[in-house]
Amino acid sequence: MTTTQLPPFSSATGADVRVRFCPSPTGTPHVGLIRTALFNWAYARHNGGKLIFRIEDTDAARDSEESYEQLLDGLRWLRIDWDEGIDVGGPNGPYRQSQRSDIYVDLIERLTASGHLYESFSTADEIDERNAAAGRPKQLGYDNFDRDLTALQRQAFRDEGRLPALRLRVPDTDLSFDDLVRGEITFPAGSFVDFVVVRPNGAPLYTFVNPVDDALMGITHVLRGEDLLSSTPRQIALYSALVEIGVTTFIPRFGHLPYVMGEGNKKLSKRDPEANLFHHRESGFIPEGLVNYLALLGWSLTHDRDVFSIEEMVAAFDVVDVNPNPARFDLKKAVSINGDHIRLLTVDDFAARTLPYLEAEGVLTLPATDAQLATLAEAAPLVQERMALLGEAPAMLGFLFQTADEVEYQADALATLPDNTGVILAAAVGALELVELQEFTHERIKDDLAAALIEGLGLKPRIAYGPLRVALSGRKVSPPLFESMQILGKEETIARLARLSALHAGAGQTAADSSVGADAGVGAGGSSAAAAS
RNA sequence: GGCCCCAUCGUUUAGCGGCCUAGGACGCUGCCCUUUCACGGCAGUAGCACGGGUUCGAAUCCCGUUGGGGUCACCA
Repeated sequence: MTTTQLPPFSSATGADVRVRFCPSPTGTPHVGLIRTALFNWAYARHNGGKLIFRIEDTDAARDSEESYEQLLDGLRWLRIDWDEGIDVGGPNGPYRQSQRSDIYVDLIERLTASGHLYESFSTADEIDERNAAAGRPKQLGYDNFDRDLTALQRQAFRDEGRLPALRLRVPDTDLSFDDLVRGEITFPAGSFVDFVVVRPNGAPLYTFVNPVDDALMGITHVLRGEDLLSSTPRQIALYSALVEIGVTTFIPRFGHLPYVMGEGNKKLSKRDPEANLFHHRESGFIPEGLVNYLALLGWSLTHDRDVFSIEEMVAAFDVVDVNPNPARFDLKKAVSINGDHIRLLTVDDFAARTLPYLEAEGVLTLPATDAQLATLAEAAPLVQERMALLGEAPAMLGFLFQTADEVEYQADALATLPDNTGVILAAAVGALELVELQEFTHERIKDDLAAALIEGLGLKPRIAYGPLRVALSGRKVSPPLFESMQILGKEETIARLARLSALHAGAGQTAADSSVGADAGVGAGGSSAAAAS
């Protein structure tokens, strides 16, 4: 089989590299789409080249302004910036295809005049019928029927009131290209047919505007999803036509990035919450963590480390190193990576980043008061290393911003209380009441509580401190106990111990046997709390 | 169905002919640390889909098989 003489592919390297990100604004940003943006961005930055951001809004029925805004929001959140395009402008604007109609009309005329585009009157039904009649498999699609229609025949169709679509005449030869991530790929002649580029109403399709804009904008490297792989020969054919009429001088290099998969063996669906970029932001991913994980979907920095900064990625990224096989989005691993990045934050930065999450859950007032901010600053170091998602902050820190009577006891926490909870709480209160206000520090609290509970009552730390934790936070798990007490202060700490003590006493009398009741009684007697029920 | 892509532990990834009795990470299991939970540390679990070649030597190269995926729109 012959191979047509193709125009040259781009030879750009370094600062000449021009890549683009060109989503259509439909729905919420998908993590796979963002991964594509990230790889394009990293490739541009690594080479010192340019990233062009263009919006492909040629489908009025599906495109939305809201989705457009979300795209910008998402990219900015992840700190993916661009050099030309939306908002920043550039020499090849406008960068929304819905505003480029004049450009397309002109090119359609020129390509038609040069014979690359021709009028096609065939309807889908007619194509099927002809295929059936010819014993040609219907899946083969269009049969290039209208290629050589005479002027007379075309006029006859027009006289019937029919309007033609415009198709591109593709070469009847094999078409090959060297994919940046997959290597040499050849499509045999006949596996791609003359395709529609302009609707009968004159509106150009994606098949036309995408390569045309890439050509006009000087794109040298097209890095996109694997789903576009099989349309590449058609696009190369269009490029050839554009070169012939002088619109550009080269064909870009192509690199087809692997899919991002969901559960099972299917592409991560747009409906799946894991696909939604903002779902992850809401749950508490930080940009550093999510970018790191997204980069791992098909690429790796080195053999022994997978936590890295975005700067490290840029320094090392090359699209030829991208793994061609599909990657599954593994939320657990993503969360783990995010936790590593959270730990890498300075304490102040960490505290500041939890703020929106605490405000959103009503843990803090909006805006937060100075006192709340001070408490947060004190507590941040205690929880930073035990959080993987910022969204865990409200549950983890909430009790520090409540008063004793607002603490809600979790059922599973209550269930852990031992029979002698009353004794423990009473002893704790007894010990803490003796501590001077200005000496109410976690070291002192630890020493005194250990003396009273571990040595005094002969309890194991696990048994002794469990009830205190529940009293303070209402939970089984909390930030370090003594430090939490220090933050809450003496009065508040004792009030909480007393409240649980009273509650436990009440519960013991109504529902438990006499031994529990006795223990609880001691606890109640050791405190001065009144409000229990 | 035609065409195209893909194939290393459960997942992700290192490996681009000898460094591999295959390395890291997540997950899982056990132990240590410890005021809970985490974090951290240590140990363990588990993989080159199959069959032919090429080669002194193959996870790495070639062919085939099988399995998965994509694409065949007047959507993008």
